[in-house]
Amino acid sequence: MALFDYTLEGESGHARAGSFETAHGTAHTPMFMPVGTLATVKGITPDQLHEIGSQVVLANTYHLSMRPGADLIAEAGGLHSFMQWDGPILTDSGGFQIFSLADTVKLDDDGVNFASIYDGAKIRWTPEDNMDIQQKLGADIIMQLDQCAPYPATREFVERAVDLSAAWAKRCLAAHTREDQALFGIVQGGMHLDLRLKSVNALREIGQASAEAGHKDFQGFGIGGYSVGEDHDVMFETLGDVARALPSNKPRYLMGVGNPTTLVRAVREGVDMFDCVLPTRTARMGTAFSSKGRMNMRNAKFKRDFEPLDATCTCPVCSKYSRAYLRHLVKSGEMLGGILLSIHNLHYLLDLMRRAREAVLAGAYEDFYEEWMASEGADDY
RNA sequence: GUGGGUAUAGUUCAGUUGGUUAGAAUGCCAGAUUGUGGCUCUGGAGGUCGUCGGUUCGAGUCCGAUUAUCCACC
Repeated sequence: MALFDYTLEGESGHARAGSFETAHGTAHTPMFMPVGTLATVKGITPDQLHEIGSQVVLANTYHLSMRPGADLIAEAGGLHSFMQWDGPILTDSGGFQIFSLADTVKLDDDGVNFASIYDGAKIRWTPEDNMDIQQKLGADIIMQLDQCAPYPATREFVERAVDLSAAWAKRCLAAHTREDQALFGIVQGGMHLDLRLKSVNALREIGQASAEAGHKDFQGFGIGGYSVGEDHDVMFETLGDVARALPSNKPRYLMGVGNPTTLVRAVREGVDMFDCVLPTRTARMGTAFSSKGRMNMRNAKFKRDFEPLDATCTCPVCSKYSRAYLRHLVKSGEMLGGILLSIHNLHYLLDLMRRAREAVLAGAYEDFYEEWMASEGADDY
């Protein structure tokens, strides 16, 4: 089996279980990927990431290219060596950051001009520039440069983003050379099903034409442009059709989605991979995921609660620390509070996807789904 | 003991020549957070203005007494 070839190991309804090889180990789907934008999952060491069952870890091209710079990371031997994470890494292209962070973005057919949020430096990226940077960073999976339309946006705006993203997808694929890296195309199209399908078809054609010419194909697909402010149910009006329009022999990655119920629902629609800052960001602000829903650990009701965070949880935090102690840490602004809650929240999502995978392999995803939706915490998300 | 200062929200303080419902910061209570510019953001509760008395149409504000506390000097 060649690197990155996706093996479909089981199906249950539309839900899928599969795996693919990277140069840094096998990834099993469905899976959640912890986000480590600046080559670190904030507050968590690589050993701890392993301990809670992390597979792929994310890093961000936009941020790393400006600080400390792609050349420095290449000089360090690449991201794996630099951050001492020996598992798979995925770098987001930074397209999302360009459009969500910068206030002065100028697009043209050939590329994009924007100002660095770090020092205001004027930067220009073509798709080729972006591929060059991501190949220097050396992640196992890299994402095409794309344009993520905001929500709400006019249909015309979204369609232009679809067309531009497709044009850039083609150029990213042509510029992609490293054999030990997989390139994912990204589907755009906002909440319009026809534009989504147009985006999917464009990517499929681009990949096929490239492969027929003896070059690479996309080895997976990101589904971008969701979770940009719309109600959760709006995404599910189109997500299933979009996911299933993608090739069944490639992993499907719903970008930026991380609340537990949405993951369980999206797996049911045929999505394989997720990433999100939600578990770690909310952890730093004092929120914990649990089998009974979200818990705000700052709440006074935990002041004298010496029980573990979640009695059903097997994570290293729940096996040792009490709610009262965690509340104390969070209330005191101690960094250990955010660290411990991050470990717990990541474990929660990693474990949720591990259980989802088992359910698919057992051919019982619908039972798993219904059990989840009926559970105490489901409607809390 | 003498002289002077201070006393307003849990805390540190602001409050005009006396004038509507006495403010801020912080703390407290709660909510938010979705391809990470976030020690962040949004709400809420909380004060018989040390106490007693007086002046005045009206006192956190002026006067007297008293209590507490700080400083200086004996």
